[in-house]
Amino acid sequence: MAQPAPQSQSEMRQRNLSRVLHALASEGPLSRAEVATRIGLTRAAVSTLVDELLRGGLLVERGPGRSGAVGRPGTQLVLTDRGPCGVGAEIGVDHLAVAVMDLRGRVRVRLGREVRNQGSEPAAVLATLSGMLRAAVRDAAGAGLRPAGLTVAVPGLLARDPAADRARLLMAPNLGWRDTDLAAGLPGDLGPVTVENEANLGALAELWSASAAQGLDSFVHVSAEIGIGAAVVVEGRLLRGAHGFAGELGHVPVRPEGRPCSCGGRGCLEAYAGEEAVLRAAGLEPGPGVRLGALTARCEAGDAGALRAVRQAGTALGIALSGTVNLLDPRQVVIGGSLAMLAPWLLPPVNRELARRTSVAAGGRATPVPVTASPLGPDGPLLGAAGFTVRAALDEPARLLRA
Amino acid sequence: MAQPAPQSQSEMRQRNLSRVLHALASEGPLSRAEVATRIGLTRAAVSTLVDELLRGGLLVERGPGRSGAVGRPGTQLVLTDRGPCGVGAEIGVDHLAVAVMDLRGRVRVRLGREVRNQGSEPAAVLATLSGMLRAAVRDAAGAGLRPAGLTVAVPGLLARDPAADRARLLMAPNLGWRDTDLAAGLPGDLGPVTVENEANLGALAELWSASAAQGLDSFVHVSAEIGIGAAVVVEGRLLRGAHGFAGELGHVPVRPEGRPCSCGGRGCLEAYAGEEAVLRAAGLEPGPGVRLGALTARCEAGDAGALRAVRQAGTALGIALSGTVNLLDPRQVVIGGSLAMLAPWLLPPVNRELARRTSVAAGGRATPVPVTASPLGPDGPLLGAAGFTVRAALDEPARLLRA
DNA sequence: AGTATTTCGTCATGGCCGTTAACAAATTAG
DNA sequence: CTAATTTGTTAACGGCCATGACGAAATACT
Repeated sequence: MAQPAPQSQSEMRQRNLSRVLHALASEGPLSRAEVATRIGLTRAAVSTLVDELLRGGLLVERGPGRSGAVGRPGTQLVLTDRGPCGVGAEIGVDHLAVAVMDLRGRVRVRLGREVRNQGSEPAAVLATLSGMLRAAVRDAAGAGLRPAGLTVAVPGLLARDPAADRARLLMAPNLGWRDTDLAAGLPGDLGPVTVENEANLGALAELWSASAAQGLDSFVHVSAEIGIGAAVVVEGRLLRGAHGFAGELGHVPVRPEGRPCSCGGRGCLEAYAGEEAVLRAAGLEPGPGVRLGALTARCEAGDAGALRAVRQAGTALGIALSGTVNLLDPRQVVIGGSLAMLAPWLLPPVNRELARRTSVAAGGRATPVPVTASPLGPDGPLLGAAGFTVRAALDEPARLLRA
Repeated sequence: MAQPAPQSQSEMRQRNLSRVLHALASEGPLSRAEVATRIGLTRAAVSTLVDELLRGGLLVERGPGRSGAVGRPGTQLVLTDRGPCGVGAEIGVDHLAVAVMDLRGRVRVRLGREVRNQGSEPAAVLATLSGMLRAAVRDAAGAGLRPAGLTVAVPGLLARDPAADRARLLMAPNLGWRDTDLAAGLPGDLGPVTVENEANLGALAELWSASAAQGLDSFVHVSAEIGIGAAVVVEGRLLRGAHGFAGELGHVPVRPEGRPCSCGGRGCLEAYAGEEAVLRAAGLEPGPGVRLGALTARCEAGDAGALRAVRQAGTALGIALSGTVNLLDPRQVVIGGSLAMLAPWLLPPVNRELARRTSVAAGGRATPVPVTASPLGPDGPLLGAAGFTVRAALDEPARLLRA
């Protein structure tokens, strides 16, 4: 019958344990005293928290830290690289991938395989993926890591069902799957299974990798694996929408009475900047294997048709993003996934449209929103999937301590 | 200086006090036992919390509640209607208004005055408003109410300055004001002064009035006092944007190469559905006194030009909202402010565009997002301003108990 | 070299807070 | 009129963090 109601009492303790872990995750090794000042507790309180985490095996002590300053040097604390780990998987149109990440956020095991999943039976693909997962987890076990959960990135729409606590895949147009329970076909002994949209996970990967460095916690992340998706991150939280369908940038109107779109509307961004539309505009016939990578090659070679196609896509994307920026006032726009490869040719027209159309949202400032390409590129979704479990573990240390 | 650091200790207590107040605010009179089950604490704990709130004068006991069920009937608790109150004010283009709201959310005093504020000196307007505020607070004092804070709704952009904890008005195009410190010209003895955009406050009023009834906590609220503003509410929180400029729906592109807009862009929604554009399209010359109300009258009279103008505006609004809905997947779209008066003629074309263009965001469902007119109409910003202080008081009972 | 100073981590004490369990009060069911 | 049920209060208990003091380990000064 689940837990006997979490006492508001111990919740405070749990939150403080979690705050210690997050402090160590984001700011390298710290002493107890440094943690105390970071999170606003006393040294005594932090001592007991750290003791509990050390006993639970989530933290390890290093030798006395390099001092340089006067006073007794503190003993450095770091997250363990041997305890619980996050397992992430990615189901792409033409590949499968698995990654195991430790609590420090480092990828420790990684497997990839080229597979044409388009039109395959879900059960067969999941069986292959399960084999890869088992191999990866075996490798991880050799390094002292035990899985704390599995997160799978898929290119499709998910329905979050609050009753069963796992999400069903509603449809994945590029795979040709619809209404599938992915969790049922995956190993259940790796901890709780989460299925999530790959664009969302890519954005979260960006959030977690960036927030370590700068304090970027509100941005729009654009990717183009399936159609064109935008994940919106506000104050460090992913905006999912009332039904979980937020982020459909691909169907924002950019030429209201323009080309018909597969969705039934007219002039959607996807009809101008979607993978298929861009490839055709560049004179390439979309098909298995012919994807944005091929277009990147032509752009690098200076192919005039390819350059023009990308320029037009950039203009359309810039129009859609202008609306987005006016509406949401994000701190930054990040282009991720395989679109990131096209950034050198895509960004100029995008920036031009944004400069024209967002002066009011900028409050009269001269500088419009910065648009950058994600440094993670196509790795985002996989890293986000593995990181998802790691973050969940840091958020709820209780689960890990009991084990 | 300030407080000697709030102990994580007493924070829990404060949150629980606040949870008791919120339970009573949203679900009428409740007994201690009912509150306990609502917020997940034991009866004993709630008893001590309620005692503290009773002693502080924020709650009052009614007689034993009507039972009907077996067992000893509980004593009904309600928020006081005599203690602290929220003071709200609105600075409009052609009016000033003040409202005093008690903790139960009822408006107890209300003053309004027709004034042409366009182009007036801020100091003069603030002096008039201050007089109205003093009169309203005097009336409220007669009913046993003492102000716990003042919130002012203004039609303009605000810069939130974290250093000074009050916001400056950056610019209010319809008033002709720019870079003004409004708080400095208002009475300081009514508690903390907050200045906020009127569209945001209108959305919050909608949130608070709706959340009492249904559980609507994620929606887009459109209003058209200055340009066209959209406030986005997600999970009960207002999305402000990285620089506080979120919600500029008016400059979302709807005809990318269409009419030039005052912002320097082309084809912005405002150029098609803004007050000025719509009035002109209907053959009315915009000017002092000639506003959307005049247009509503013509529509009611069946004026063909007015109807056509509103229909075209609705189409443009529908295109912009299609993008918004695809991006954010809100549970509902609410048309507020004076646009609400035009709803009978505005909604059909809006719904038509949404139906055409948001099928994917609906996940294939047949029903598109519901679009409704706010029942609050033009009162939204004023009610939101007064409610803002009330909510702040319920969130931080400590401040009120000390007094 | 030796002492003072500074900072770190721990310990004992105390206060606050919510839970548990028991009980009196007030009402309905039979 | 008694049994059952629910409410609200009280006392004992345990958990958690703050406070203050202390030993430990480094640097700074004489």
